[in-house]
Amino acid sequence: MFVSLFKRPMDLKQLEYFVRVAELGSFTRAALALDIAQPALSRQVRLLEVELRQNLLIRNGRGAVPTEAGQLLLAHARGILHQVARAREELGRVRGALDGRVAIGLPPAWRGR
Amino acid sequence: MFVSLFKRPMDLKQLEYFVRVAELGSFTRAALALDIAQPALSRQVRLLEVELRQNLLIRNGRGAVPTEAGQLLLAHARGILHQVARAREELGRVRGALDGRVAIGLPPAWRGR
DNA sequence: TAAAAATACTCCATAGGTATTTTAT
DNA sequence: ATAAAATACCTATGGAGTATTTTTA
Repeated sequence: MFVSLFKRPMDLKQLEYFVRVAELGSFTRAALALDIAQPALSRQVRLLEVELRQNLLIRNGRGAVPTEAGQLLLAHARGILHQVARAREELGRVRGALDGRVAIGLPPAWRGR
Repeated sequence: MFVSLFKRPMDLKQLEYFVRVAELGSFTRAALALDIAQPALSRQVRLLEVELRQNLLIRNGRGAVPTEAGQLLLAHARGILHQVARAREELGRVRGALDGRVAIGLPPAWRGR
């Protein structure tokens, strides 16, 4: 029986990485900004390209620029990352309120049961 | 200097897992549907809760139901996953067109350069 | 020839599996 | 008593690092 072997699904981290490279026009600079090593960044972006079966960036001696497919993904990726950020914010905002409410008269271990 | 130690950022897979549990109302059934083991699923959802510092599901002897925070995340997660799916689709749709275009009169190895 | 990216490894963190225990109806 | 989730433990995959080579303006 065959298992996936090729279902390394797109990942938020890879999207962040890709966006940074596209924005900064360079793997080296993006790696600096992301605080990871350049080869690690190259590999993740390559894996993303493999998964989508698209070249996303045109590499040259001076850096990298998005292909058409890359520009398309860039827009989507930004949207996705924004939505993730908003989810985080909203959850964070709700945390204080909810915790406070339930906390009244209950020991901490019972919160949210 | 301190490094992350606690930056296990929210992950698309975790969101999918959480949504399935919330939808099916059960870790066991969701694990079946996702084709992973129940403990693996439990752990990922727990990690998500830890990262967001929120209880997302109320567990009981018959399954699990979303907390208020869980319902909020559920809505966001669905949106995010939809957007990811749309990105995938659109990239896939563009693939044929772009590849075909560039392929005319060029050897395959040169596509997209 | 001097930058930028890719390749070749090595290591370690962690996602996932099996077996078992705990919890709640 | 039984079904569901949690815990304990183990393994293996793959993400990230360093060193080096290849590429292209």
